[in-house]
Order: sequence, then structure tokens, then C-alpha cells
Amino acid sequence: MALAAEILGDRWTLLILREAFYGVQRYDDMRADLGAPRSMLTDRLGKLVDKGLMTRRPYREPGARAREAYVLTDAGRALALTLMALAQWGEDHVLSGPAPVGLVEKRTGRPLRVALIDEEGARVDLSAATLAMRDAR
Amino acid sequence: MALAAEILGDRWTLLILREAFYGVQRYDDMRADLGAPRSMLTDRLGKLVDKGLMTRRPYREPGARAREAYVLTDAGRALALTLMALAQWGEDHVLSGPAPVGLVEKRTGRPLRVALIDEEGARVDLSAATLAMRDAR
DNA sequence: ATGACTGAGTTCAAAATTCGGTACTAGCAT
DNA sequence: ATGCTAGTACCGAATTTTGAACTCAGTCAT
Repeated sequence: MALAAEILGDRWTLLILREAFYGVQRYDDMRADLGAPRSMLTDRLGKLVDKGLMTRRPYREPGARAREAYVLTDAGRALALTLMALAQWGEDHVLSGPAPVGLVEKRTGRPLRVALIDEEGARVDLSAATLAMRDAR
Repeated sequence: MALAAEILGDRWTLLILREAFYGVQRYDDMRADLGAPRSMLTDRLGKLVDKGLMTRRPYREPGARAREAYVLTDAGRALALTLMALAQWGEDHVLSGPAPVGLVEKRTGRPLRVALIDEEGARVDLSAATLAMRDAR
């Protein structure tokens, strides 16, 4: 958690990851969307690549130079849960209203939410949960 | 999400929230645990109180002056999902091994995890999910 | 060939934040 | 009164962020 916080405890990083989840892959699009200073964007994208959350994927459009798409890795995509939980929390508590984008089931288009589940996969309410020490495992 | 990222896109804030979830409420305990500079801790705790994630609750031990416990509000507690998702991700992807503390069900002590659920409360795998625009709602 | 355009990275100086240390205030006991 | 200490304030140095300018290199048109 402390290590995760080191990677993710940064506003720009969170915003970049959100962009990536929205499907934005190009440096300049991210920059336009986020209003991030170039050196910040370059720095943070580089760090995300270094940490294995993103990869650079070269691509070439007809008539243009080679460019790089910033694509989430599996590890990066696994952060969807965290980012969605954060977005849900933001909707509920920071007065920003519903987010325009959410997770849906691929097959059916049904909306999905982040929640707690037990070992059988059944939902458990947050109020029924508590923190506890774990076994040595 | 951008607003949430503004509040939470900060390493110390994440670590303080983790402490709060562990039940640590006293300034000096947090400081000892986190190794945070005093002014950072004061600043971040103050911000968390300002944003309504925490409240200060005065208490008095016999023979000591009045002190303040930093207690999570409902909004703060609602971040359990986000923090747990982050911790789970950290376990899975940052090579830090299992966290010593996790969420369990109050009544049964069974371990809980963060996951995606559909409208019926059934678990949906992350690979079966995708981002989509939402209705106007 | 040259020139224009531009995508992304680099550099720079000013502003902001962080950090570690010190000083301070105020509540309690002696 | 003094001593201890919980938490805040202050300070200067170090680091990071920011916004602007610059740079390099790939592509196209002439």
C-alpha cells in the first residue's frame, strides 16, 4: 500500500490514468484534456512506463511521422477497480454529480459498480465490513 | 474524479487515510508510524478535516491536557473501497506481498475483497467489463 | 534540394511545495 | 514557580511544479 501510494499518490498520475481508461492514448490529446505542463506529462508518462503500468506502442498514420500510443498494461488495467472506486466516491461525496463515463458489462451493456464481495462472490455492504488483522497466510 | 484526484492525489494523504482505517487517531501515533514531517501531517490532517473526510474529536485522558482524535467521517469511511482496491492492486502488482490488514465481514470474520458487481449484486470479472458513456440520467 | 509544419522532449527560471529543524503556546503535574 | 509535552508556526534549504521558450526530427509540398 505504501508502495502503491508512492506510485499513485500524485494528482497528475491519477488524471493520466483516467485519460488512459477513457481510451486517450496520445500525448497531445492528454495534454489538451488535462492542461498538464509538458514536462509533467512527459515525466509522469515515463514513470508509468517504467513502473509497468503503461507501454509505448509506436504507430504511424498515413502522411504523418511515427508516434507513440501510451497503452495500459495488464497491471495498469487492473487499476480500473481503484479508479472506479475513486470515481464512485467522488460522485457520492464531492458534489460533482455523476461521471459521464462508467464501467459496463461488455456483453450486455449493464452498468457495473465497485463493491465488496465475500468468498462466494456475493455482495457485502460496507457497513457490514470491518478491518482485521490477517492470518499469517 | 478530477476533484477526487485533487484531494487524494497525494502520497501523505493516502498514507494518513490508511492509518485512520487502521484505527490510528492520534497525531503523534500517525507521525511515528508514517515518519511524516510535522508540518505535512498538520497540513494534510487539516485539509482532510476541511474537506469533511475527518473530524477532530477532543478527548482527555486523566492527568493530561485535552487532545484531539482524528476520526473518519462517513465520507471518509466511504473511501474504504478505494483504499482497499488500491491495497489489493498493490498486493497483486507491486510485489509487496499480502497486506497485514484486510476487510472482513463483521458478523462472520470472512475475508472480503473489492470487485465489480452488476445490478443484481452478482460479481462480474474485470475482463468482462468495459468503459462506456452514460445516459444523460 | 529547401522550407514549413508539428509531435514530443528538453531547458530554464520563477513559483510552489516539501522537508527537517527550531521555536512557540498552552495545558497539566509537581 | 518549573518542567514536560501536544500540536502549530516559522524558517531556510532542497525539491518539485509550472509556464514559456527552445530543440530535434519526421513528414509533406515545392
